[in-house]
Amino acid sequence: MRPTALDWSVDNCTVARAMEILGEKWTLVVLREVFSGVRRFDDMRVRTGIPRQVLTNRLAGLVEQGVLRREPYQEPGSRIRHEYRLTTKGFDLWPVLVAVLAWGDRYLADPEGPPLSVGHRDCGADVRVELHCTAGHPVTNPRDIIPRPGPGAHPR
Amino acid sequence: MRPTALDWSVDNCTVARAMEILGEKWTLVVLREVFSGVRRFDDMRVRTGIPRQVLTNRLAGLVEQGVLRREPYQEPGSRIRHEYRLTTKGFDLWPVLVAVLAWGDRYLADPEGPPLSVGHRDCGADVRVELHCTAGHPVTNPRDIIPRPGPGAHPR
DNA sequence: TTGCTGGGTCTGTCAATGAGACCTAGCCTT
DNA sequence: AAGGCTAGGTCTCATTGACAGACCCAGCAA
Repeated sequence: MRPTALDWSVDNCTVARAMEILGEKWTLVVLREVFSGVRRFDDMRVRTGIPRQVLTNRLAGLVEQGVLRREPYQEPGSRIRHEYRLTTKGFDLWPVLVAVLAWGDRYLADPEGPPLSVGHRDCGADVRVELHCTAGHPVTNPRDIIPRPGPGAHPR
Repeated sequence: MRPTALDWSVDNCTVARAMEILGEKWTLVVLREVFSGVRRFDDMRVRTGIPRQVLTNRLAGLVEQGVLRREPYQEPGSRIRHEYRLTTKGFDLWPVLVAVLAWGDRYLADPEGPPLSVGHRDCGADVRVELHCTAGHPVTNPRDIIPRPGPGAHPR
């Protein structure tokens, strides 16, 4: 009999681990801000309405996870401050953010349209997420995907 | 001066709205289960260790949001039960899930590898998320993407 | 000296999570 | 008919997290 999902267990699930970081309330909103070029505490707070304490926690958590780094900077006439920038690990969250954005835009936007879009730097056209297999075929129908146990699966 | 992120506001942000659904603890794990073919309450509970109450809430919430539907079924010799299946809106979350999975696999997997992979039904090759612009160019570098206000942006 | 600003901390309230016990409808066995 | 099993839940309660609002603090400027 072909193995089904019920034959392996999930205690080392990477989705759960990723969501422990990304799934906390506001985390992805913070990341969207940083991706949009907003790097400073107060700018984020004002734009998003995230409670101070929560924003403090999220930024600290993301720095701890290596998604953001905290960089000192100094504007003329001001004392030293810090801003938050993406690390490589953070930049690699683009597909996640774009995928969430696309889904949200399709199903949850106001009638007037979504407030944010993403464009290709070279040509300006909108950017979308697509699924492709490593053999190069585009995967258009969700039903063309089969989940299966990977190398780290624990049989039960 | 070119508009920056600071010039528009985000109270209608679709990322925040999407994360209100997807960002609750366990939601994406539940979805991964359903995508993997696990449709029944107890199977999910046993495989994932989600507390009963929370699983009840998540399933109800996802049904309410139209991501899952609750379908009656009857096995011979049993009474009528219900299982949870993806709606179209739910299927459209595939890119999100694959993107999260890919990121988690890259940065958070055990040394032995990730427990779950996804393959293309036709050729069996692994499926990945890729960013493309609508003009067809692949977008490989996160820095080639520029965020910008969309039609529903609220100027401040 | 006083005030402003960015980036916080402290406190108290309320909602959500998580662990564990308990419930229930229908089927099965005795 | 009595009792047991099972899937899919409630109920209770301790712990944690979110949120609002007040307060703090270092350095600059008037």
